[in-house]
Amino acid sequence: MDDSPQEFCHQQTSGWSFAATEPKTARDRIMTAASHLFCNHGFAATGIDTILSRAGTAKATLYHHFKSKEELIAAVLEAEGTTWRGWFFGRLAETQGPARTRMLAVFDVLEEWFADPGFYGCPFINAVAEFDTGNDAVRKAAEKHKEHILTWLKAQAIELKVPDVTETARSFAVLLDGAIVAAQHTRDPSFARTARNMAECHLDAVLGA
Amino acid sequence: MDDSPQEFCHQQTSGWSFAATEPKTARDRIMTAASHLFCNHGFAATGIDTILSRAGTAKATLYHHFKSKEELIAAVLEAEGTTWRGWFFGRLAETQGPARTRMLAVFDVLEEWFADPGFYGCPFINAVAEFDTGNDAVRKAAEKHKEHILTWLKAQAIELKVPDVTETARSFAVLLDGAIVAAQHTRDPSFARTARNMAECHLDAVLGA
DNA sequence: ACAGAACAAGACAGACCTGTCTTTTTTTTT
DNA sequence: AAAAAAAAAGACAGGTCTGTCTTGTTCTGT
Repeated sequence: MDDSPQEFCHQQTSGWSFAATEPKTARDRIMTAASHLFCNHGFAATGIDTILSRAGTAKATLYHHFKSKEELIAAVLEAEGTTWRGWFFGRLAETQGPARTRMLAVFDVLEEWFADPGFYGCPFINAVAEFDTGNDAVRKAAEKHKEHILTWLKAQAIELKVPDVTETARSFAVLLDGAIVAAQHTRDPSFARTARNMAECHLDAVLGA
Repeated sequence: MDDSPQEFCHQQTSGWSFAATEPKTARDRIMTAASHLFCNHGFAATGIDTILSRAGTAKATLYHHFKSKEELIAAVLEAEGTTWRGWFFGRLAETQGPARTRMLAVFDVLEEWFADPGFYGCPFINAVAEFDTGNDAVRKAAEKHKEHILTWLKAQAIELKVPDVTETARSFAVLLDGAIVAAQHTRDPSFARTARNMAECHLDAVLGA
């Protein structure tokens, strides 16, 4: 993995990563640097000094904008989630066709994400996995992120007139998480297609194809 | 979560956790203490001194048995994997009935695991999530663990005479990972049943029910 | 009983960590 | 242009981390 800042290394991602965002202010530089390092090396493993060095900012600047490392982590997670969902739902909005097509397109977009050389898994899954079992702050942030996704899925499921909207959304969520983890572990993007096949299978079953 | 050693707190798990194993030697005490702390608080977040304090051993003893923290982590992961698979496959072996029943029982056993108050997710998923993107040692350990599971799944799939054994095993693996992550995030064990329904759906589809 | 291994207890070194503070320079706002 | 905010640079404190080493005790196998 490349650790040079994107000013010098134009590794263009498709836009799912906040870390690849163009930073304007010093605060932005801190956020994108922290995002890159947290997501690639882990939260605990990344020290403040490493972030500062990458961002090219002074320590006082960081502690002027964030009162602690914990607050920086929370801000980075929030930004990563927002950027990712913007990209993800944007791609899905481009998809033409009925609700069923749009729902299944989820896994095509997923595969595109997996195939990116900079893919490091889902920051929320990684954060929940790393932090304490009792760390509710991080778990709640992850829950909020997934709630956004579930809301989208439910909207499509309603349009599709599936009998149990919640269960269909939950099923898709399991496939999402499973594909992400499998792809992260094996670096094989085709798990998205495996998940897609099961999603199709599920829709056929509940809609009585 | 309870941090008192199991000598004083008889929180009986079903046997999936190596950390709940009865330690005989000082080495055992170090391993079970480390396992509990690593899995509940994270690998980087757990210091050597914390492990020693919980194990009630001296520092020299730890470094006599393990040449570094990294080696201890590797040993703990290996032990966790072995114990978990022993429990998991043991439960499945108790299942009576045809291969299809046995395959679907995977998700019943999973739900039992999720429902345990001490459930902390899959140590391998958590380790891969926490460590560096480029940490191949941990990723390979996780791969080995999953290979064992895939082998079992493939054996059942062969007995079931599914058309594509590998794809069915991969599908189950995605459902496994997805259910684990969903249950870990929400603390809702019923995601095992959501996964089970999709597994049934997949088998029906490939076997032409 | 005796020799050697295993273990307890803890001091210690050197590195790294988070967070504070000071001083100087740059940028922005009024 | 003057005042105020933001940022750079880095010293510093206090804590924690891993890993080494010493000394003495307990256990174990022969």
